[in-house]
Amino acid sequence: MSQSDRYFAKFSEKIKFSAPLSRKRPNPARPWLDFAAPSGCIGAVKFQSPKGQKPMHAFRSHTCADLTKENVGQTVRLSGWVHRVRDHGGILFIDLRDHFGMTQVLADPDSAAFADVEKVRSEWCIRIDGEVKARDPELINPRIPTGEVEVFIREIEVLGAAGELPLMVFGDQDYPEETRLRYRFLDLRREKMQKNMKLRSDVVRSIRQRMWDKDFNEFQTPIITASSPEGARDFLVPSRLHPGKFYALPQAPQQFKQLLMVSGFDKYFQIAPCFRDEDPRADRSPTDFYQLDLEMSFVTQQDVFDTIQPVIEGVFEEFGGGHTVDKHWPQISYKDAALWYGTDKPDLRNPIKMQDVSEHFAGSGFAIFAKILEQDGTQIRAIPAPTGGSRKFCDRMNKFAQEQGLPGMGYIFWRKVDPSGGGDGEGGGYGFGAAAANDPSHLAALAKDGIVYDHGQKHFFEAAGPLAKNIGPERTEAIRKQLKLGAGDAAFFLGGKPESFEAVAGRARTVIGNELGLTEQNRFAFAWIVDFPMYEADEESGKIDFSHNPFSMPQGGMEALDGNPLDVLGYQYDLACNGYELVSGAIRNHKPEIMFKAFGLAGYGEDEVRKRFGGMVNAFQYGAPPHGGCAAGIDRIVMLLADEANIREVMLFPMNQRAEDLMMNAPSEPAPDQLMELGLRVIPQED
RNA sequence: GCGGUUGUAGCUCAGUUGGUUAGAGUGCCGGCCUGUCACGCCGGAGGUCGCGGGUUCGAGCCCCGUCAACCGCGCCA
Repeated sequence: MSQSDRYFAKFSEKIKFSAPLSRKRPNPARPWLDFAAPSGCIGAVKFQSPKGQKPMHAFRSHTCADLTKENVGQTVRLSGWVHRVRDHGGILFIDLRDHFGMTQVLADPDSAAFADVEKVRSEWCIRIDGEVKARDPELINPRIPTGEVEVFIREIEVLGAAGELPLMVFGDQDYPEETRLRYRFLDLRREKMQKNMKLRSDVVRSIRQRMWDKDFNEFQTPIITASSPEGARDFLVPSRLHPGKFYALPQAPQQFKQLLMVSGFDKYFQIAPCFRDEDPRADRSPTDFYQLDLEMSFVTQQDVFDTIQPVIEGVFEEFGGGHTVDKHWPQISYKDAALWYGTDKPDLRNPIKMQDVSEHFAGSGFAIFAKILEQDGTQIRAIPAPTGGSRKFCDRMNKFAQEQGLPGMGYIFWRKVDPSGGGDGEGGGYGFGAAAANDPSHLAALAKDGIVYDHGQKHFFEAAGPLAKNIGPERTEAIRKQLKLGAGDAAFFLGGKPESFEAVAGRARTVIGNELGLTEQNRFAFAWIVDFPMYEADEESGKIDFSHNPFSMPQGGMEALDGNPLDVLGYQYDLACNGYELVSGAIRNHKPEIMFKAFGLAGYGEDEVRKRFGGMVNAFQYGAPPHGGCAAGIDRIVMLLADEANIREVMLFPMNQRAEDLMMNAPSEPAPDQLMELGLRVIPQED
């Protein structure tokens, strides 16, 4: 018995084939059809065929997308799933579906298989033999490529029957995600998921080709490795051979790819699985995800940008479904991104840019902001909202800020005012009520209060909102000019230490852009975010720690580390696209002495660094080349290309929000002997 | 750990101010139907209204607690 024979013997024992419903009747006209796949048989079985005709494959002669008018008159064999049954009593149609497409097959009482065909239900997996016939012109279905033909069933075999379905493959009804994940194999049969996964496969193929074309080497790095202290929580893997010790799954192949550069491979990439034990988000898988991981030797930051941009841009051009793909990728400093967009992953399709308007509030009549500005490190920032100039909208945004945990967002909005009629006089503004409008001095008052013409038109406008009243017309007008706003527009204001409100301001910017229709659709807008700070101080303890990647080269090298750590910038960069972080990378710190000093500032001694990153630090003492690289989130790229808001829509078998796999039942309790072997004992959880 | 939203038939949902026997579509089962392609028509089965407690003459609906799902915050070099 050969090795492969043994393999197949073992395999066929485990697979149970459902018995064909159809009884095999001899068919003198087409004797080759009488040979069905024997139960338990694996792979292609050749069938006896009439002279001059090719042997029929065990399962199919064509896919469900193949047949056209050219095939009319042929006897064919199709396998697939029953997508939809339409039973008219005397004639019965089945839409037979496989990965490639759909073919209408039918049976009437003239067919020997009719009784068996009547028994099939949605999602049964069947094989049929039959004759291809042209449809009459009025019966052609133009919506499917095979719509000009149909197959008359002569024989049917049930390859896999199905019970009542928890979710339907047919149609586009929404189902609870829990159901979809528990029955993922059914969910994945649905058209959208087939499309998304095919897209994912195509994207990965395209990325690989582009990287190979640039002379990158594709390598695989270990999956079972050492825990590293920085970053997210590790998934630990207990060691049987070393009881009490643990491996870890890599959060990224970070150290390995740097070691590959020290090893002289010059350019590396990998579609790498990454494992992080972190809580999920809509755009973040809770356990594992994939990155295009790459590293290059003898490069500057700009070299990395110039290498990866054509890859990403090309992939988005190729699969972006006609959306415009920005050619110019601005480089924005982390500091500016925080000020302008309130995030380090801005959506540049949204034209709103926030601004510092502190000077207009310092010493103003708006006591809350004036008081805030008396403290060090505080600012008042404005979010301009063109076309947002209604009290209803402003109140809604104020409520949004409150829901996000802030006291609220002050606002001013500007509206046109008819000099004869006045404003509506509603609360807070410094506009003019109906009474004032009847006053002959009304126009003069408007001018005196700094109310101006709208783009030269003789429309006065007034500023409304509680803030405007408090700070007075001059300051209000100065703000309006700085923000370049006019009648019908609004601006929102947030104050305090920027860290305390920046994130909410950023989210508000997104909501404003979407609600006012300012954010452009059908476009991929990219931006490099550069000059990330190397360190940050813990809010409570004030302890200095790495804010990003500890392996990044500090800008200015050794000397830069002598000053205030919080001022040190790294050669560290992200690529943002439409509000998502798509790529993150750095020029690495390949000099041990700078590395020790950098770690020292974060409180890690040389011994500690050697212990944690011994392999890499040691390697750097034997001629390490300058190098850098980045990693791009594959799942997020596919998510953007598939126009999905949830990363699970582009992953085959994702975990749910609690990091459980409902289909595979993971995580699960280990058997006692498994724990014993690993030298582990579970601490009972207190309830 | 915290906040928001949701939870009614296998599935998607409706359910009025708290008031008779909780409905529809779809799927499932049975019957009819020879040109449908979301086939159509007739009939049937199917419910711990997430769970527990409370208020009330009476709770799917109101109150408290709890569980689950999703979204967000913390977290994510």
